[in-house]
Amino acid sequence: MKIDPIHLLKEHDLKHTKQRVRVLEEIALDTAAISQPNLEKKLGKEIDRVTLYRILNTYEEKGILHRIMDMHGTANYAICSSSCTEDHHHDEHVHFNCTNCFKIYCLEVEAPRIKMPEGFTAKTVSSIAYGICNKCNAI
Amino acid sequence: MKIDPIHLLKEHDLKHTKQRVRVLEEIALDTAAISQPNLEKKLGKEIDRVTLYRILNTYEEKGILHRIMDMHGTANYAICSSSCTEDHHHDEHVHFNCTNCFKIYCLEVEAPRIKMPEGFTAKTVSSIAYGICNKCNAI
DNA sequence: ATAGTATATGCAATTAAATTGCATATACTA
DNA sequence: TAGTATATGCAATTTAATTGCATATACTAT
Repeated sequence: MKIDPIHLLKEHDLKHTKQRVRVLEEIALDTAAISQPNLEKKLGKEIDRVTLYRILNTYEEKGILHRIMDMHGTANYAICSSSCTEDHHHDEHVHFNCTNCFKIYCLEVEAPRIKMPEGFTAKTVSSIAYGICNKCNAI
Repeated sequence: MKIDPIHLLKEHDLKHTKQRVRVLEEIALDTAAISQPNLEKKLGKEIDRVTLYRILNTYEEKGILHRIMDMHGTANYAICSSSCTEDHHHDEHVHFNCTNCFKIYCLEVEAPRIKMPEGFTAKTVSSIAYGICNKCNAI
């Protein structure tokens, strides 16, 4: 994922601080989503725990990151496709959670249309597939 | 959901205790899944917090309950369809999380088949639809 | 029915995660 | 470059989850 942190921040009316840039850089390193605990482990020395929470929250609100909850209820973060806005996250693709390496991938597969029962109206659908990712399958 | 706690416990080689029965009864009260915090609120006086954790865990392991993580990473529990076993949970239906009343329903809709990218092999798919449930729509 | 055994429960203590308030530091505006 | 708004880090607090252990309870075999 090629991103320009500084530009991205400006675009969303966020002040440019070294912590915010750092978080974006770290998340952009991998195409897979990164978990909150993992981020904390990597950045814990550089960025205060509380600050990290706050940065992740504002990013999520602003539509810069989207959050994927894994099967353990842990938050994972990935950079939103450019079309995300504060109002609507375009994260309706399928996510893939590898049960071997535990990484979460954003697949380029649209979330499936699901027929709702009478009376239920769905606004968004989040699908997570669990299995073995391409890297782990290759081993 | 009509269940027979005592029979269910015996079936899974679990000792019959009043706490375990109580938990099953409480969960069976509603067709919707119930959240861990909610269960705790309802049973907190009767059952120790720690015991509740343990009971829910063993039920999940044994395939008596299945756990649905909502968008906040909170665990929600619903009674498994009878065909669940320790090895395999048949919870591959779609779940519906009402954004108004926050209840989670197990829909009688099978999880959609999703075409995986090259190299990825999916074992299970979990889909959660967010929107307004039938009861809230009726108001 | 009962004694013996295995395991479930409740309590206390611990560990881990998340939140809040506030003083200071830093980025942006004029 | 000074003034202002807000982000950061630290301390303290709140909330959630886990562990160890003594006691209580359910099941087994007699």
